[in-house]
Amino acid sequence: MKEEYLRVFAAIAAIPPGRVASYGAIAARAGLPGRARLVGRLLGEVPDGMVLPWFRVLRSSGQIAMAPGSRGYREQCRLLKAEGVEVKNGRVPLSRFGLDADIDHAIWGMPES
DNA sequence: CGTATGACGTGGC
DNA sequence: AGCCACGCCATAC
Repeated sequence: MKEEYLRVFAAIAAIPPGRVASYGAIAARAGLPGRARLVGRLLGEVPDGMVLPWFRVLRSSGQIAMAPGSRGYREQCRLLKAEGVEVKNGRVPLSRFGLDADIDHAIWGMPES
């Protein structure tokens, strides 16, 4: 497993309950700006035994990335709602639940030292 | 070695 | 809101 991938998993694991983050934000936090696609790909092949709050990762628009109606989609909605995140038509209002730059700083720590 | 395909993002219209 | 073009890059064929 490449060290870069572990940083992606770590960034995902750091999303606090009741909040969500975009693929792009996760990639950036892992030191891989512009590589949101990699994050999406990795979520499709999480190592066995590794538990991650994958459901807290959304598109930059707040939309759930999985195909509407699919199993994962419904599961994601359920898990998010279960921890108090508002999901309407597969979309979450990032203005209230998303980690923006400032909050990232507070929760994830100093950007680059 | 090209081409296509994504749990993506941004900017333009 | 939508659509499109690009940029991105690991994998699969």
